[in-house]
Amino acid sequence: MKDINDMPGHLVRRLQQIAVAVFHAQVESAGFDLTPVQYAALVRVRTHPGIDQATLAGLIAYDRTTIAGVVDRLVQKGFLTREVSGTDRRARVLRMTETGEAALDRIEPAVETAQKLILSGLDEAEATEFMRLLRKATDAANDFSRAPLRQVSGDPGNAK
Amino acid sequence: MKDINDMPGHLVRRLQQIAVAVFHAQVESAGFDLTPVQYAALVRVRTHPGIDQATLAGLIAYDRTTIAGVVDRLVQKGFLTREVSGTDRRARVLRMTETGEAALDRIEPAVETAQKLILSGLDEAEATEFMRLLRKATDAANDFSRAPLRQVSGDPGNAK
DNA sequence: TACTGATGATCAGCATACTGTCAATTCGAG
DNA sequence: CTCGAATTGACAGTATGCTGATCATCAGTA
Repeated sequence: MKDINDMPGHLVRRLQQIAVAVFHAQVESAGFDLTPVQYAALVRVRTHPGIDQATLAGLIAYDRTTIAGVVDRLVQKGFLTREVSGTDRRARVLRMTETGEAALDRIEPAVETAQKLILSGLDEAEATEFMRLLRKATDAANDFSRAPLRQVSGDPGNAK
Repeated sequence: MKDINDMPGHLVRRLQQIAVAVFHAQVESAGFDLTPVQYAALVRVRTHPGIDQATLAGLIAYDRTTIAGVVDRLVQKGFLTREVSGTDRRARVLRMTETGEAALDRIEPAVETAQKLILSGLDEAEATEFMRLLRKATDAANDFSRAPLRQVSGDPGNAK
């Protein structure tokens, strides 16, 4: 390993940096100002209405602390509501607003475009293989980070 | 694309998150407190003594603004020196200190280990292919980010 | 030489992400 | 049922990374 350009860590960071830039550009041209994390959180709250912050963090593999700030900003934008759970007063229950639903519908095409652009250097077969390897690598190393992916029991998660 | 887990952007972020965590753990167990960016900067300053901050930023594909803070912390740790260039008074010239050299030598094995751990879910052939695709994708999308990789003229860069 | 555009560095500001710590609350073992 | 462990959310602190702006300096040209 003579060079940092031969290191997976460095290249992965590079691609992630590119992915964020592309995401921003696409979403902005759709008329919205939403970060990748905010988008992931929105999508998950829509599929899991009434989810609490800690469970949401596990589903998208983010740290609890980070999610608090993300949710703050989504509430501020009027895309989410957050209220104390009736069954567990520690937990804050998250739900999408009408505004959030509408925004997500309009943002989704931009996000699709962004995903294609990120791998625009690869042909279709390469992209498929790349995704398979990405999934395999992240699955195997899931517990190396403080914020591992945690499936909810009964949740299909990554299954097709 | 039914799910965020099928999106390259999401998976790349995940792997990057894992890579940073693994890097931290390994470097810490070697007795140092250095981030991936700081490491990349150190390596590049060693191979390019007397480099200025903007060129350094281009070589490791970071934003100029980000590098300023990184260099600040490396100077504070005593790993780098920063002084005004004699030929261009706008530029700050960077050089490694003895301390920095010594630290880098001791950190390198930990970084090697980290790189292996990041792809520990893949066998050797898969890892090689994954790296090839990573490089291809990042090369193609290089200019999508504000901080593209910029080779110095006459610099071998990524060549073997 | 004076002007213009490009470049290097810095600053303010925003949004991740992490560690570590804490308080409030819930839950399970005895 | 009670007490200790676990969980949820929050806060402080640090380090990336980005955008947009400003300032000093340099280089090429009229």
